[in-house]
Amino acid sequence: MRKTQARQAIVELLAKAHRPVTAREIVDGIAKSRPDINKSTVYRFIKSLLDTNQLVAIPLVGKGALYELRTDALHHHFACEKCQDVVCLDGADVQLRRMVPQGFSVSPQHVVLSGLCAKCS
Amino acid sequence: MRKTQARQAIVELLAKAHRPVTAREIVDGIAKSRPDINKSTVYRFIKSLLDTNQLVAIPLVGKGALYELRTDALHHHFACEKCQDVVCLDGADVQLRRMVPQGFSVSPQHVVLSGLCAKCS
DNA sequence: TTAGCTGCAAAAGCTTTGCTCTGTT
DNA sequence: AACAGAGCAAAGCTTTTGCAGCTAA
Repeated sequence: MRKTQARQAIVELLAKAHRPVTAREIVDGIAKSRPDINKSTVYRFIKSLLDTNQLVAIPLVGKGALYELRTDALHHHFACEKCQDVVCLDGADVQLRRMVPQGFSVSPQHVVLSGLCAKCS
Repeated sequence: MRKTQARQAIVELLAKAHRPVTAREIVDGIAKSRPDINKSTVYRFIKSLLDTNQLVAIPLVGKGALYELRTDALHHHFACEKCQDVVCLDGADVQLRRMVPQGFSVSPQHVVLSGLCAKCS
């Protein structure tokens, strides 16, 4: 995989976001900061990152998926329905695994809960 | 909300599915059994059911969301990746709500975990 | 009767793809 | 020099919308 200007810009945007972002946010963000980079290139690279497991896709209702660079620890997210903010749920994976009966094993997967955050409640 | 032929057909399809289905499956299913019902009507009714909380949306990666009619009790599911069996996770909702920080409220939503069941582990 | 629904067709997203040219290695 | 990658434009899909005509209540 070659290290091109476009790819560096996209990875940088993902890293600087510090939160999961939509495909649209990536495309728009790049379009704004680097108008010379085509959206096809962005979409192609997102797909490429997903195929190589460097990007994690977090399914959301209504607005496609959120993406974030893969980190070591599996963590889950909470999306506020009012302010649209997305926060990480620390320790949630342990609790998630407690939800299944004895003997069951849970595959690594991202779960996104939604509702109202403390500020919006 | 009026009880029309189109709406009855759509609700019937959802009820008979006995599993969460994609928007596409609904649209295609209706198109096949009731070619006289327009897809706009289907989409509009899906949105209407969602707005009135009669339909539960289950976000999925890659292929949009899955929908199922809301039942009395909010329950979650576990899908075995090997034997394809789907079981209800009793009490899972309580644990799900423990996953969020103080002050956060979780909206009623359907979570599907996957992995291996006790038999297949 | 009449407001809510529906069909139709067109528009509006968002994402993908074919092709050619460019920039990395 | 090779060839993966990028740009551009057009196509492809799913979903939404405007509007005129229906139909359930």
